[in-house]
Amino acid sequence: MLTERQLLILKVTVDDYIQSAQPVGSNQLSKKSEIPFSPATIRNEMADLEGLGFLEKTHTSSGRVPSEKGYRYYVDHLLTPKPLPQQDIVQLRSIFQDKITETEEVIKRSAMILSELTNYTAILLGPDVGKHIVKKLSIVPLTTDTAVAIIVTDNGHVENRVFTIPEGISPSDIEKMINILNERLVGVPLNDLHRRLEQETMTILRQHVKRYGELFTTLRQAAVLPHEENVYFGGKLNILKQPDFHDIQKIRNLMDVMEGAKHIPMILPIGTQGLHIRIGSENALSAMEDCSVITVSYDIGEEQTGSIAIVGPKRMDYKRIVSMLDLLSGDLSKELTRMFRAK
Amino acid sequence: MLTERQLLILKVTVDDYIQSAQPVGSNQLSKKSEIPFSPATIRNEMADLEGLGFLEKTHTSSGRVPSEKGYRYYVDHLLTPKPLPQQDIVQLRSIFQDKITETEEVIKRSAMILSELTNYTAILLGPDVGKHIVKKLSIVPLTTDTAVAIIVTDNGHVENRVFTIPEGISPSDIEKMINILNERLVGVPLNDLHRRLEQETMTILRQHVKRYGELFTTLRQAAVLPHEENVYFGGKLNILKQPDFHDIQKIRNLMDVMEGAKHIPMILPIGTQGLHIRIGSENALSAMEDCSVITVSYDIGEEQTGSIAIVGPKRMDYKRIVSMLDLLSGDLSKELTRMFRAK
DNA sequence: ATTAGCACTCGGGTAACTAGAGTGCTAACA
DNA sequence: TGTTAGCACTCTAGTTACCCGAGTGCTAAT
Repeated sequence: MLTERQLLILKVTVDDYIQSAQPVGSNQLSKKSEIPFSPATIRNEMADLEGLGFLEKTHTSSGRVPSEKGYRYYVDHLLTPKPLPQQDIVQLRSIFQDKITETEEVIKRSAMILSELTNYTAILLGPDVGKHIVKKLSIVPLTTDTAVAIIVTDNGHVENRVFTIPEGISPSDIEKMINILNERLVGVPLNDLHRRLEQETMTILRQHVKRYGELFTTLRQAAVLPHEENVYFGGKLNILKQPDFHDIQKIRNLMDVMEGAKHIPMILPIGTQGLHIRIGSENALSAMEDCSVITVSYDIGEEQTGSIAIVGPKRMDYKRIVSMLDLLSGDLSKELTRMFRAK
Repeated sequence: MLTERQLLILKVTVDDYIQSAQPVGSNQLSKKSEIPFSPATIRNEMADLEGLGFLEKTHTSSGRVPSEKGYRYYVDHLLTPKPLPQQDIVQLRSIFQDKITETEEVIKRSAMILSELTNYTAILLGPDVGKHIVKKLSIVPLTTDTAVAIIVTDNGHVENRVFTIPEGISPSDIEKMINILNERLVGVPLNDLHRRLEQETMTILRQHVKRYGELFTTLRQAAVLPHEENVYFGGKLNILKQPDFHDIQKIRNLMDVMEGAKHIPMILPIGTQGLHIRIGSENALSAMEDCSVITVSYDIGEEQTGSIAIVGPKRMDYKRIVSMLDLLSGDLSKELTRMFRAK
């Protein structure tokens, strides 16, 4: 168990290092007003903290740097979420100032502003597209043998795929088909589209449309929405601003991870509730072993959720980011729920 | 005027430097089979070439490096576009192997493959969206006071905007409006949409729809398509692979330029025909003074054009890139024109 | 005209030294 | 007994000195 004094010293050390990016020494600390001890005392305590694994030295006679365990303890027990400065609040709230009507726009904008405010990279995950409800289906012929299939969902999102019309299908067949589909499938969530498509429309289609099979396959493809489309980035390049990253190779690895959509679920686990902090090697991806990631979820209505992640160096300003994410998560939930309720 | 021998030495020097990224010395060169002169002779010639401004030394006793003037002369007079290896051709042609029906998809894919093949950054500009023709307009109500306006164009592109329905507008008003719009505006290029919207539909709308003004404004907004949507990147991170870029600050500047859509027209001048090479400071943007950019245009049908750009270090493999762009430009033109003609 | 020879230059690597910041330990102090 | 002053020690970062090697420019021989 740590003494009061050790806690204080650990906290101040982490705070100082977060702020300065330099190893902190006992002299430096003793000058701070909140530390009434002499350098020698601090040295003793620091030696203990190092023994316990909370601090590290970069070399034998350097100041101390928090270890991952140190950061972990700091965020678990020492984080006093100070209120955000008014200016930050104003900036964050500016996300909602123009009356925007699209969920997507709000999320995009959040990513941008969040990254500007933090100087870290922001990743936002929109609500599961699968929960959105089909408002309208249509097929617009483009040429004699191609057409575009369009699905409009209740949140105003429009998904479209161009496809080749199989030979032997007449315009009137398509007409019929789209009518049947609209009759049966409006109001169905995208997640169920697949199933309902087969269950409910198959037999009817077969009766009315010749060669319905090929048309069918195409529609099915349009109904499968890729996950990546739902991820929004802000400040991808902010890593380059961090003095902690000087190794080009590491930057490359990190950016590769963010560029490739397949890694996103590892950074931003879908479906976890509340705020989480992953520090350094606690992250699943080895490319992120020098990063910390703070994630928080937000809700839209009772069912849908999304997440926000901030990716920065381990020496991240946890206090500030946590406050910001708390605020934004609440605001987003409120605002998006309001927009959603209006339906 | 340069002698034959000087030309040869200049060419080989540039080739060697492009390949090795190291200053080339007289000994090195003399070992090459195409150079039958002694190091001393080469030294003399190189000294002359330096005097003429084609070569530079990084320091007094180093080998030579091409100057911008040297590169310029090289690309203007010394570039012997050797045929592409079969493998490159196969890879490039693989862009079209799956039968894709969307222009956008083909272009996206070109950007990706081109960047993978070159290890540089590829930027592709699609044909001017303004020239695409309206196939269908529709408005889908989402809630009591919001709806989404959708424009489908002849190339299968779908543009959509959510908007707030002004108070006092009934669903039947919208119904009427959309019918009128479709009657009058299908077949109109997006560029003219604005004008035609005002000229042809204003008076009719006024007669049939109450408070047509607000609805009108909204539709107008949807009709203005932003340019940026038409730009596709491949291998944004490839700069990090180039040994020429070690300075993080410069990388940052460069990436900033590419991230911000507003600079794209400076990199990729719209409307220029044929192949162009801009070397180092010939580029308009100071962030790109260490880069070379090769651009080429392609055509779709008789009217529409797009461009391809490759951004790499000045020490770029001009020969290879030029051949590739020549090939791709032709292929893209052919293939996209074919897709376009089908309409 | 070409080239061999040679003195010279300069970057980059290595070793030696120094200053400074920081530590750990011991002994004195309250 | 906990705290602190003092001091010897350690290690980094910066500077200087040095050398090696690749490369040059010039001159004289071919």
